[in-house]
Amino acid sequence: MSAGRTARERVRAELIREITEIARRHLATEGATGLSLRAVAREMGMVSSAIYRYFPSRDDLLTALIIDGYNAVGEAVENADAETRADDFAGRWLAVCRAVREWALAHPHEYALLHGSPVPGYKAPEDTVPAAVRDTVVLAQIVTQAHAAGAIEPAGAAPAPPPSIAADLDRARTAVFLDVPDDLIVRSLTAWAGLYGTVSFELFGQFNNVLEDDRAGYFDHTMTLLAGLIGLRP
Amino acid sequence: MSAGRTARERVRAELIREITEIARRHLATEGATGLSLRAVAREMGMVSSAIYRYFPSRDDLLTALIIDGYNAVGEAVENADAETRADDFAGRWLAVCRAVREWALAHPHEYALLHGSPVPGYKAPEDTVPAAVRDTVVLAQIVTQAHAAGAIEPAGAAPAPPPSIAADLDRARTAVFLDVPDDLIVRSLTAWAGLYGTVSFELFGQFNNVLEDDRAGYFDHTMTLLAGLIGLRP
DNA sequence: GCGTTGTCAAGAGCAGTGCTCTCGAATTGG
DNA sequence: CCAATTCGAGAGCACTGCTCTTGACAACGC
Repeated sequence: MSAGRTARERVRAELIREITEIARRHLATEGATGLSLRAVAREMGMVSSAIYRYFPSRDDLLTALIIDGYNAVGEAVENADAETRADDFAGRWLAVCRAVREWALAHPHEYALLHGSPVPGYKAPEDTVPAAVRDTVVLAQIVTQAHAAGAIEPAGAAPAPPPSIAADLDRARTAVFLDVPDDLIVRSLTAWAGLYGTVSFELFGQFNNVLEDDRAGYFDHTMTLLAGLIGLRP
Repeated sequence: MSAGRTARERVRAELIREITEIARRHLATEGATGLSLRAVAREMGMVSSAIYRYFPSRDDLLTALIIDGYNAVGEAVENADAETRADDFAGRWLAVCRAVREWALAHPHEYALLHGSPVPGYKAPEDTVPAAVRDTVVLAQIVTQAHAAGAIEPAGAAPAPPPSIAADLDRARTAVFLDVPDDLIVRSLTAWAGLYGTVSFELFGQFNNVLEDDRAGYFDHTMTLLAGLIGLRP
């Protein structure tokens, strides 16, 4: 982004940045419902109504934070993927899974904002989409490259996906899963849902009183199982 | 529960019932954050402070609704399981999965309350646990009986669970997974997380712009894949 | 250089929330 | 019948998101 031309524009951009920064800190400590415009304004030495010059409503502030969150986890995932040997596809999958889990544990409230209950009358605007799919794009790259390299175990006796979702899968294929067969796309999405289901279970307390000793070890092991579901050779 | 002896106790129980009923209706239409004690009181022709005679705080009302929700989905799952031939283990698994998804689609806000973001300063009291595990118990029964009947596909080349979680798995085994080997317990939990991950993805909008045509068909197919992960023969 | 125009912070105010406290009335158990 | 308990009502506190008006300031065109 180019530096704002006029002084007004520059100070405006700086204030927006400062607001989101304070709001993100409040979000991290109080959670989404505890985020209050008045509290943010108070911390900035502003009066509450002034905030509305920069964010027309509380939901707009939340949208900004959601986009930030998607970008943060997307970046973590991209870095984890880039730091693994490109031809170690199973290793890249595990690294990506760990990155998601670690980011979620470090930012539980932001994770809840992204993958928990939707905010009440809130509908995600279209401009969250590019940020929201960064992590999925990385998964698709791993699978696509593994498939191209012939590193995917052939599917077992699993039935073929029903023809009723062929159009959906075509769309996914042209978007990110280039040349990947239907069956492999579905297996990847299933493993993907398994990853987020596992992280959500751990974060939202479903594993309490069940898994207590070594959740990281359990997580690694189940993600390896899901790698097997995709067909990634270890 | 025995009928209250005195008239006071009877009317009190009835009022508690009525409050939770109205609150559940508000929850279904407005969502958790839109549930207001004052609105419930207003609809009952009461003054807001009177509600506090029956629920000491808003969180206590939510707790009651959470328990109700867990019982509702637990009952749906138990019924779906009971209506399938007992020796059709893969069929029972699929029926259970469908029951969870259909209940979630029919009661999205209540599902979000159970499996979405935890309510802000809210910590689930211990007395939610028995209701919360009803569905898991059904899964464990299916797997346990399938294992006892020799209807479980032997594990492939998957690695064994790490010894660091052996104690956790022992606890799960004595609780619900009687005589089930470690490996199978972990595969079941992974499939379980995959089920809820898939339902949450669909409900919370992660599948928007991706899966549009036949989500039920996609769901059935991925649940069949997860049945294969557990090792349930079709 | 000087108005005009648009932007801004501030304040007051509205409608709503969870929750507490007090007070008088009703119901209960002895 | 009377004391103890329980209850609904009302007022009130501190807080929220949001709107509207007012007066000051900066940017731009002439």
